[in-house]
Amino acid sequence: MAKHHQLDVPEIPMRADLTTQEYVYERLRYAIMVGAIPPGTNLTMRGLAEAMGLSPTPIREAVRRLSTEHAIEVLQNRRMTVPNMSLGRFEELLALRIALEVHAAERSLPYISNVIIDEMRAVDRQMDDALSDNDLDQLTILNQTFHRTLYRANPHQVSMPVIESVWLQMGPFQRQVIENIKEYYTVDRHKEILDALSSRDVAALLIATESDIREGMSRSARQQLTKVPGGNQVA
Amino acid sequence: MAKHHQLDVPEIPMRADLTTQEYVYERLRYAIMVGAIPPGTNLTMRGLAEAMGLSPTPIREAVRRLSTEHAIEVLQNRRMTVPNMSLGRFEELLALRIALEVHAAERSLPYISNVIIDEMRAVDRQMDDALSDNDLDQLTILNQTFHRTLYRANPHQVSMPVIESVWLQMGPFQRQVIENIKEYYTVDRHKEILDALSSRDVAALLIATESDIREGMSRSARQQLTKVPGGNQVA
DNA sequence: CTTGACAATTTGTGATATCATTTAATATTA
DNA sequence: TAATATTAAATGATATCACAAATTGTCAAG
Repeated sequence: MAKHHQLDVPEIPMRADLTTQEYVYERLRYAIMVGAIPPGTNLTMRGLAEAMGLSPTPIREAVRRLSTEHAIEVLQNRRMTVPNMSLGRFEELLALRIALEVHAAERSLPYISNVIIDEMRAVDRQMDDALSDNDLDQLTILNQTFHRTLYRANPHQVSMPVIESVWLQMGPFQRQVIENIKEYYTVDRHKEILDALSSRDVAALLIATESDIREGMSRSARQQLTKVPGGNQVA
Repeated sequence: MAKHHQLDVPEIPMRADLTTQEYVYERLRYAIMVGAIPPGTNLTMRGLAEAMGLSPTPIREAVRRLSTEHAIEVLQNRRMTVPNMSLGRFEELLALRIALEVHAAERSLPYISNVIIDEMRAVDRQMDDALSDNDLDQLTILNQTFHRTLYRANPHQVSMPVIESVWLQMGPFQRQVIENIKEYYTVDRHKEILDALSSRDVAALLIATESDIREGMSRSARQQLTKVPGGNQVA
């Protein structure tokens, strides 16, 4: 006898070095990021536990972590959902993402080596492949890997976790944006970022970073959100 | 028979609307913020549970949340500490804090009303009182309240949680800085912030915000850190 | 006095049980 | 039929239990 409508959380490979709680965290994070748990979905601890075949204990811990990152919203009734996007929240997240990533890029530049640039080029090539294969989930992940490789060049990294949190909050939405492949591909500014890194040109790097983020998300996303001015509220 | 050296986590008032887990989170957060759990302290789940007279379950959930905010570091052996500060990390945190708060202040300005300015003035006056009473914990909290009141004027707030996380990471250190009362008081730029808000002067607001943060933390903190170039590593 | 092996203890982790609260379902009444 | 009261089921929260891994303490050998 099936539950109301059993939640499907995409499986990810279980590594031996992960505790169950960490595995659940990674799995839920991935599910939210690629939009497998659409905003507004009603989540329960026990439902998630059942969906993954685990006890509620590690589920709770993972969910608590995600709620701290605002990837899961805990309502007053103690019910939980993936937060809905509104135009206002989207614009704030976009502005915050730009501020953070421009900042992180600038502070990484002094630590950039050719090794890192080559790594980023390799990731960029993988993105072309993922695009050919039409693998949108992979494209999302690789796009993040591209940026992450840059920001982590800074050895005293403290902004990366914050940026990851913002990515996660925009995640379910970004996925929808990426589905508009042609437009997404057109506005990809990775080449400009790589060129700016090669020439160690701060100003160009900041402009390219901001453009990549803004143009990558702005157009189709805002178009989608402005359709319903108040946002996608569920009632 | 007493444990090795029983951990003392300052009590905070238990409100009826808090779950045990939330109470533990608030209490640990406060303890870290005011430096009651000095960096490097070896923490255990069961030790914390015993120190608060609770079962390990809610402790674990709260600790997981704090580790996600990087207020508690989970080591590879699954041992836990409050992270030590190093000069490199400190400078990254300071730069991130400035980037974030300048950003948040700018995006709050359009929503600033006289009511909010008056609120901030009131908090500033309370800080004078706390200073007279030599209540440094209260001074730390009020300083945060001052800034929080500004940033939360923006109704679609998304940067506040991020800023809180950075505060928490600098917390144990900021506290040591504030103990240098005279110097701290001298560099307080709250009046400039209030003036900039009253005149709706963006440029002045950003300058005042950056100055308040940088001067408030920079001098004595860096002095302290440069003493031990590698940071306060425990061995 | 130092080093290394081994036992005892402590600890993190995850599952389970219990209880209060909330939600859903059913029955009852207007 | 619609609204409300009543009952049943599901859920979140916390404590406890069981187990494996890690740590600490002890002691003998060098």
